[in-house]
Formats: sequence, structure tokens, C-alpha cells
Amino acid sequence: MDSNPTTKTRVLDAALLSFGTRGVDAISLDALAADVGIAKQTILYYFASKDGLVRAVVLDAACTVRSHLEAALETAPEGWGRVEALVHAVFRLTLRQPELMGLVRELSRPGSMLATTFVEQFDPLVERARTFLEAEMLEGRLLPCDPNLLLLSAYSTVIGVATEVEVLRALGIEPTMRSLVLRRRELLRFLHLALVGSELDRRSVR
Amino acid sequence: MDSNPTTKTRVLDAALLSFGTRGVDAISLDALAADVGIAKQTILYYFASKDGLVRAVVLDAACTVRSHLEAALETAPEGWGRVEALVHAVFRLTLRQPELMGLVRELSRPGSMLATTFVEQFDPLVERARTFLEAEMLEGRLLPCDPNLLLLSAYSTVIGVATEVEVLRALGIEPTMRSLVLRRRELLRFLHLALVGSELDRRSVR
DNA sequence: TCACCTGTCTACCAAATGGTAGAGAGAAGG
DNA sequence: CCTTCTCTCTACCATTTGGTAGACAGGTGA
Repeated sequence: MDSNPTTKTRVLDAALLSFGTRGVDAISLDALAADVGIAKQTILYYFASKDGLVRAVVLDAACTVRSHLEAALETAPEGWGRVEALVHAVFRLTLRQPELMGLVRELSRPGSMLATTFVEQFDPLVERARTFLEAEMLEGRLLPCDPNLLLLSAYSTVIGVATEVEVLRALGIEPTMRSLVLRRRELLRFLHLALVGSELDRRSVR
Repeated sequence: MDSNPTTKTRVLDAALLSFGTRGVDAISLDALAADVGIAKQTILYYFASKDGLVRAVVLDAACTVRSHLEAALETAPEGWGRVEALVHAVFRLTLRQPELMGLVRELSRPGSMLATTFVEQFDPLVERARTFLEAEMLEGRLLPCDPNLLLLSAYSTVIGVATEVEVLRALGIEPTMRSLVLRRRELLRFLHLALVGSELDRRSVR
């Protein structure tokens, strides 16, 4: 770790945190500058405009998420284990940097220009996932279905379970570390049933 | 239908549309007034402040969603049919008023004050769903699990599949009516597997 | 007729916002 | 020592934003 981060990265980090938790529109450059402890103009020195800053933040976030997912796939076993590894990676990331997932949700608003920017970073990963699913279905280890729609269902479920804190509150579950682990386990069971079609042995859930 | 809606309801409707599709922060009172074709002050005559307007819109939206869900439950059969009926209701609503679901997503941002306001409207429905799930599990028609977490998974999946238009685009699926129907069918299969534990007969999917 | 209430408008305002201009400090290099 | 380049700052500015004050028109009841 660099103990003396550059001003630019400090701005990027603070922006990611603020944008991801409170939304891009809710954060002014003045507020962000005050947060970092610099003058607004210093931000505009590194990023031509607020739009430029937002784009940089989004690219940065996409890069972070992608590298974590790829790292998780590196060491993942075959078959169902890969799904498990990805879910674990998402939850780990959500725990450490909730703002990342917040930004993902922010971006997926219909019509958002940035969604494309963000999502393009994942094209290779999506392609890998698709071919993986097709292969598994062919070999009978996964129930056959449309891989695209399956990916969507799985994505929605994982992101939702990882980030829907307010809905959880409404259900009477306070979002603690413990409840996060429970949610992950329940989610894996849910996914396993939908994908593999049989009950997951609870003891085998990492 | 009232062919001559009051100014107040015209403001509410326009606000729901704008807030739901582009976000609350992105819409100024001036823009909204211009959209409705009135002066800004007229909005502030009916709603004490922008915050007041937003709250009214949220309550209105919650009421709409709730009444649709309740209506769907009225005529729904027992067991799995109830789940199906709810999913159909959500998709129907998403098709007719996408901005409603957009607002729901907007609200579920962590820390949003309005989330509570919105979600309180659904307490009775949630309670009903919970007891329903517990009863079904007891009688062996649903696989046993934590009803709260199951509700969360199901909610996330349904809302996600219904609203993640940008993610769909990234997967190469243009959001047409046809693809919406396909998504719904695939989602029901997904849910049926996870809840009931066996393959859903495709011909029986309404 | 007069007072009053409702609904809509024009005119205005203070604060905040994204952005520009340009000065100053300090290091680097000739 | 002087120039140049990098980085940060203060001082502004035009526009937008949520919100206030108050005028005006039309209807209603005493």
C-alpha cells in the first residue's frame, strides 16, 4: 500500500465512496473537494469536468470489480464451484466496499450512458460465463435453459441479496455481518436448486 | 376515467414519470412545471416543498403497486399459483408503468429516508407472504428454508429481471415485448425450481 | 356590493453549482 | 539566476435551484 496516495487517487477514492453511497447527482464538486480537504479547482485540474470525473470513477470501479471476479475464477474449482466462487467474491466485495455495488446499481438505471461504459468492461467475463454455462448444460451438470436469461436472473439475485439493505430492514433483518453470511448461504442454496436442480448439502457450503 | 384531471394529479403523474425514469435529483421543479405546462409556484401551492412532493409521489406509487398486488392475490389459486400471480402482476405493472419500478429501485438505495415510507405500505402484504410461505413449507409443497431470506431472494430476482434493461442490453438482448415474456417464463422456471424443487411443466406456464 | 377563498401567475431572491481566469509556490533544468 | 513546468490556491461568474411575496382573476356566500 502506498502510504502517501496522490491527490488524484484521493479524489477518485472519495468520489467513488460518495457517488456510490449517495448518488452522483447528490454530490457537488464543492462537497467532494471539502471532503478530500482540497479546493474544487484542484479536482478540475485533474478531471476536465464533473462528467469526466464520473467517467473516471466508473472505469476505475469497473476495473476493480472485474479484477476481483477474475481473481476468484483463477483458483475456482470446476462446475458448481465456479458459481460459488463468484458469489463469494461479490459478497466479499460488498462487505469491504459497499459503495462499489451501490455504484453498480446507480449505473443500471435505464438510459444511463455510463451503464454501457461500465458494462463493456465485462464483455469477456460475460462471454466466458455464457460458454461455461452452455458446456455445463451439455454435460448435464446444469439444467438446460437460455444462458442469457439465466445469467440475468442470477445477476439480479446476487446483486439484490447483496445490496438491498432497506428491503432487509423492512423484513425485520438488521444488516449485520452475521446476517450477511446467512444471506449468502441461503442465496447459494437458492441458486443451487435453480441451477443444479437438487438440494445443496448444507455442510459443504463454505 | 376522469377526462379532466385536476392540476394536482397531473403534477403527481408527471412527477412519478420523471422521478421514476430519471431520478429525483435529476428533475428540478422548474423542469417539472414546464413539463406539466404550469408555473412552478403552482406546484408549490399544492406541495409545500419539493420534499413534500416527492413524499406524495412515493406514497401514491406505493398505493398503486400495493393495490395491483392485492388485486392479483384476490383471484389467485392456492399454492404455487399465488407466486405465479404475483410475478405476473409485477411484470404487467412494469410493462404499463416502468417508472413505477424505476422509483422502487431509486428508493431502495441504502439510507434513503423514503424507503421506509414506501416499504411500510407493504407490511401487511409481507406478513401475508411470510405466513403463506411457512404454511406451504409445513405442508411440504415448498422446500423448507428461512422465509425472510427467501422473500428477499425472490424480490431481488423479480425486480431485477423486470427492470435491468441495461444489463440485458449488455447481454445482447434488446428489451422488446417478446423478450419480456421470455424473461418472465424463464424467471418462473427459475423460481419454481428454487421453491418447489422440480422442473416446471413449460406448457402450464400461463 | 363586499368580503373572502381558491387557484394560478409574474417577479424576485439567496444559496448552490459547474466552470473560468489567473496568481503563487516550489521543484527541475539550463 | 532565470525559465519552465506541475500543482494548488483564491477570486469570480453565469446559471440553476428551491422557495417567498404578492398580484390578479374568478367563484361563492352574506
